[in-house]
Parts: sequence; C-alpha cells; structure tokens
Amino acid sequence: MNASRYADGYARPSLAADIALFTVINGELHLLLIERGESPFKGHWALPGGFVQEYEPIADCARRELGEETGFKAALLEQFGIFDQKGRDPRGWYISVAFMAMTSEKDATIKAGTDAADTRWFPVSHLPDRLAFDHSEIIERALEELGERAGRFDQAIMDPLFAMLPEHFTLSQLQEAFDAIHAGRSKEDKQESDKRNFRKRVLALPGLQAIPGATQRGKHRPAQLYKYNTDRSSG
Amino acid sequence: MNASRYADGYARPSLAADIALFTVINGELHLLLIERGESPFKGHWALPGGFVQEYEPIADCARRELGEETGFKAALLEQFGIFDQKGRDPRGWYISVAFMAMTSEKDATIKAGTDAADTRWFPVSHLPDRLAFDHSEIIERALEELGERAGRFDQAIMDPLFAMLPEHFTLSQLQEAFDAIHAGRSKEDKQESDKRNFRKRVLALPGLQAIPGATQRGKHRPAQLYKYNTDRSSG
DNA sequence: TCAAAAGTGTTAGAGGTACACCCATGA
DNA sequence: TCATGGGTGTACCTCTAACACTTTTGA
Repeated sequence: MNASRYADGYARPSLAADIALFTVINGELHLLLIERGESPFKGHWALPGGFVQEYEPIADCARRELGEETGFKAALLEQFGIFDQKGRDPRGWYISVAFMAMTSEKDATIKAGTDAADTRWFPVSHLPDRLAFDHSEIIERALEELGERAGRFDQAIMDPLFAMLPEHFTLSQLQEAFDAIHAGRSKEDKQESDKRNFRKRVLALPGLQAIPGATQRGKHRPAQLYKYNTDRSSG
Repeated sequence: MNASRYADGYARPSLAADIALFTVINGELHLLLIERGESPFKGHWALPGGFVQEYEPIADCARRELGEETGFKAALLEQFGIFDQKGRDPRGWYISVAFMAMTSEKDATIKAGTDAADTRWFPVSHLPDRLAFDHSEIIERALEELGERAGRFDQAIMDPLFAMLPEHFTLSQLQEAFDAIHAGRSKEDKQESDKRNFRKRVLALPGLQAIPGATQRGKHRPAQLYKYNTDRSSG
C-alpha cells in the first residue's frame, strides 16, 4: 500500500506503540480504552497509542502517546510483544509494539485526545465486543503477562500497585487490589489468595511499614494502617 | 536522514532483525559473526541479520535472513529485545529487533552471503574487539537471556541443546554442553554444575532415554549412552 | 448479641543445594 | 597399579500451600 520503497530496495513499515493501561477500581481490574473518532475502525474501542517519531525510542513513544492521548503518566511501562501480522491494520503495513502500564485511579484526569471521541475505563471482565485492529489479542497477552508478574510479586507490579492505593491503606485493601490484578477476572469468579500467606509475603517486602497508632475504623475491628516507601534506600 | 515522511506526517524507520546464533564447540559456547563487506562498518564483525520485507513478520525475517546469510536453520529463535537508540546506525533511523538462536555445529555449512566478507564462529570468551553498530550490547543481552533460560531448563534451550549433540551421547557430554551455555564464559572460569543434581534433573525430562546395552568406551569406566526424542508424544 | 472484617501460627510437602566415595576400564 | 572419568544417595534448608479460630468494633 503506502509503505515506502527506496533506492536501497527496502520497504519501511509504519511503527506504533500501543499501551494497555490498567488500574483497580472498586476492587476490580479496569483497562483504559479510547473510542476511535476516525477511520479505520471509527467508533470502535481501541488501546491508546500512536506512531513513533523520527529517532524516538519506542518506549519513549509509548510514554508520550499515553500522556498526550489520555493525560495519564504510567507507573509501569513494560514492553511485552510485537504485533506484526499481515492484515492487522487495513491501512497497510503497520507494526505495533505493545506495552503494558498501570496507574492510580486518582491520577485519572481523562481527556479526549485529538483522534479519540471518548475515553473510558472498562472492567476487564466486560470489555466491548468489537475492538479495533488486533487489540483483543494484544489485551489477552497483556492480561497473561500481568497475571504472571503479579504471581511473583514482580517489582514492576508492586510499585504501581501501591501507587494505586491511598497513601495510608489497610492490608485488606492491598490484598483486594492484588487479587484484582492477579486474577484479571470479574469480582465474582476471582480466586482469592490466602489472607495469612499474603500477609506473610507482603510484610516481608522492604518499604512496607505499619503506621503506629493509625487505624481505620468501620463496623468491625479497626484495621492497622500501612504506608509504602518507594524509596528503597530508606528501608 | 533518509527516513520517509508522508502526507500523514509520520516518519517510518528502517526495520531489521539481528540474530545471535550460538553453538557449542569443544565444550565452549560460540557465537556466529559475519565480517561486513560493505559500509558502514566495513571490515567489522557483526551479527547476521537483515531488513524486513513488506508485510513480513519480523520472526520470519530473522529466520529467513539467518538462512540466506549463513546457511543455518535455527533450532530456537526467540525475540529478546528491540534496539532503537538514536545513533546506533550511522545511516539514519534504523531499528533492530534482536533474536537469539541455537544450532548444531554439524549443520555448519557456513557460506559467505552477499554482504559478508567472511563468516566465523567465535568463542564468546574471545569476541572481536570492535563490533559493528551496537552489536556488543545486543550480544551482552543475548548472553544474559541464554544463561537465564538455561538455568531453568527452558524447553527452548533444551531442545536445541540436544540437537547439538551426537544422536547418542553420554550424560557427561550433555552436561558439558549445558555448562558451556549456562556459564557463557570461557572453559577455564566456568562454574560447573553439580553432577548428581544435574543428572537428577535431566533424567526427569520426558524424552531422554538410556539406550540399553550401548556404552561409550574410553580409558575409564564405560559410559551409558542416551538419546533424546524431540517427539514428546512418544514419551 | 450479632454481623463484619481484622488479626494471627503451624504443619506437610516439594524442590533445590550441598556433599564424597566406589566402579570399570585402558595404559 | 594408576589415572581417568562414570556412576550413585542422603540430609538439610527454603519456600509454598493448606488450614480455623479469636478479637474488636458498630449497629
């Protein structure tokens, strides 16, 4: 199609970064999608993303596009695949490098970007039916990756996980967020992790500290509040 | 430089696949390099690789280029990184997707490709000083990846590892090959894995079978010969 | 007094790691 | 008989997973 061909005989693909941005809302894992305002796939939901600029490292591109299109800054940005199947984009030879990212709901000043008609968080258990391009496939891979990393308390997961919670939080809140990520499924059929084992593991993390005397009250026994120091050197 | 710019305002990078192809020779890990016959970096050693063709999946490109340039078919081909730092290629905006692969020495019908002046196996402990482009960096990453996968008996490592050995082999030969890969260092300072533990793990693999009555003699106690069935369904 | 969530230890099994001696052969 | 590599088993430690009851509060 409109791929370039040069004197040297080599064609060049269009190269984009697409980002699966996750957060936890009400104990359920959510994914950010934008509604495309332009062809192709106008009116379909798609992952945020965009084309790489000349000489721009692709990871920088992902971070930039995420900011431009949605206003979010990612607390984690990990490349997990290259999507290059022929026919994935009707415009021609378009290759996409996929990233996953997490953010805190409270940073959520969603803005409609230039080519987005709407931007919205979807629970991953109820994503729209028809997504643009091969984005269903990308999302599936992203969920696998996320669940796998969560299972091993990957640093790249834990940091943004803490960032998603209030500054002071209870261990139950932390576990709820973790379970949402780990299962990547609906609230209903998610498999809960063992409370005692979870606490054992998480309390062994450097940076997690109880706040003496601080508790959160409710119609039950008060819960100890904790905070997390991203700055590992202070631990 | 000569990157393309279109009516849509987006530039397109040149996209290549580079392959770090490994084998074990005399118990030492070797890497295949080609001497560049053309500018840039004429006369420097480089990883085999080449540009992706229109609509060609990048993994197919890697396999194709490896065959064209060196005559090898890879028994493993795993993508492990994208190299896109500005300035990595003096010709302009060139991005490279890096793969690692392993092959059996006995498939080694090295041929000089069109743009290669020479092709040669180098022990990874004695690579040439000045490599083309950012290939030193790519190789470093490839070695890390290789060692990590070997450490967990990754299927993608074990299959080609067996392919590198004669059809019938002793467990010592297998361990020697494994150690070479795992350490990725010179024969001298490599850390040997424990013989008994190695045998325990490796004998637990499906597909590895002792050949009754077959032994390899030498100036020592005869060694039991084994074979490996890649076809897992027969196990 | 009841409902709701907080908090708390122990045990069994699996897997990994460390470790040393005898065996069969050829020279 | 010696040098060479082949072959073998056990013990400890760590990590993981399974599992149930008491406590404190608000309604």
